[in-house]
Amino acid sequence: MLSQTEENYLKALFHLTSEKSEVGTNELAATLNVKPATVNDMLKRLKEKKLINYEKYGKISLITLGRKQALEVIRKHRLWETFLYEKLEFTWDEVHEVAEQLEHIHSPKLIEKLDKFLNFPEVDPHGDAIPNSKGELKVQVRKTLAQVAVGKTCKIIAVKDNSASFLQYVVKVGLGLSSKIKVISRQEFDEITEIEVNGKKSIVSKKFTENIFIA
Amino acid sequence: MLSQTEENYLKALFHLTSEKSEVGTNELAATLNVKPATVNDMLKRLKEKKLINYEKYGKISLITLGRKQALEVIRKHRLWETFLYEKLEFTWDEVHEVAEQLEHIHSPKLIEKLDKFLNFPEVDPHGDAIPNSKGELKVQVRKTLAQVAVGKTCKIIAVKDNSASFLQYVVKVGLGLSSKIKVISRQEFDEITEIEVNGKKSIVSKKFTENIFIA
DNA sequence: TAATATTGTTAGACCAATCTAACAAAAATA
DNA sequence: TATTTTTGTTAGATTGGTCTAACAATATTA
Repeated sequence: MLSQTEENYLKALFHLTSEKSEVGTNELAATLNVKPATVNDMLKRLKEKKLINYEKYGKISLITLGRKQALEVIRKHRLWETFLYEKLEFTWDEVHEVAEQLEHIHSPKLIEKLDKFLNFPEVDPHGDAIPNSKGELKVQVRKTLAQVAVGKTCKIIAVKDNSASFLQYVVKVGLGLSSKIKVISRQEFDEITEIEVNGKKSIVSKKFTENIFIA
Repeated sequence: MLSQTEENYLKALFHLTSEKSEVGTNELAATLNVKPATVNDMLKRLKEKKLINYEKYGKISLITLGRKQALEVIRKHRLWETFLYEKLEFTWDEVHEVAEQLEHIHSPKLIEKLDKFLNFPEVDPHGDAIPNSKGELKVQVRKTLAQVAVGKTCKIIAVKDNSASFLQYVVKVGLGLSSKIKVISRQEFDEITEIEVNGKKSIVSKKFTENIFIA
């Protein structure tokens, strides 16, 4: 059985490789709040356990078993987030931290029962797809708010960044899951967009709009 | 913050001292599935952290902070058991093992929300009292099936032993929480009791009857 | 291409939690 | 009381996960 630490490395690898396809020791170290040397040691252990491919100075990639384990952890994380949000009335920005702990509970039965209790949800409270029990994950091709033309209205379905600070800002602007957003104007030079949510206007950065997924 | 291991030592100490008031290194080691030497090391650490009183070759006892921490873990354990039993349809004998993991999740908010979600239960699925958020535990003076006179009928309210093997046997005999039991006869010499549950007769040992709490 | 900067690796150390093997104290018993 | 058994302690080793400091490989740029 994998340790919590090992599970966290696999999860981070899964997320980083699925958006960039080239992950380095430094980057991994930064996301795990650990030093590159520590990552290096762990990569050797994960290779030893046949969870990843890795050669000195070469590129890092998950292999079958590692990928499966990563998806299992992500499944658990997202199901717990859904539970916290829907049943225990946690807010959008609070669920992540607790789910980081709950995702490491080992009990296949627990997770299947939880899935059923939640009525087999397809997405978590941030709009991210929940892998099924076979470790299959629906590929989501999603547009961001940055791609919406001026004057158009759209609906928020997910956020890219799950950090509490970002989510709290999102809430402050008046947004929640399924909120409607109208793009009022956009200043290309300043990379700034004016939006309207429930009659409330706000000015947001390019970074912000790139972190909002819309339908 | 305490480690899971430290929490487990405190919990075991709480349980052992509350039924015997004299706990030794060996006994503690046996319940924690660890060697006496390991316990000895840990006792020093717990003393260092001001969680227990302990002198070389002397007796071991929890002090204020340690007791509080132990009760917090027990509270979490029993709330999670209640959740698993009532919401996720786990059986009596399955809840313990998973709760052993869940009890170590750190999040005061989570546990208060869970308590509310479960409608502030007073006892867990084994009939044990759940400590409140201030760490207060109702003292339960409970009679066992061994003390019930021949011919009398009583109601099961809890079990002393929470091991899966015992609970599975309990279920096999036809018992569940709140089941009614009639004591048909008792052989003092053989220390055997004949009981009847829902019309089904069974012969059980003294050990068995001493592990069944009744109203 | 040589110098510099970035990125990755290794060696050696530390801490928590465990072990085994040897030893010491206390309790039970002959 | 002397011997034996039980119980508890210590010393030294191991493992996983981390660190710092030094070094090596690769990439960038003057």
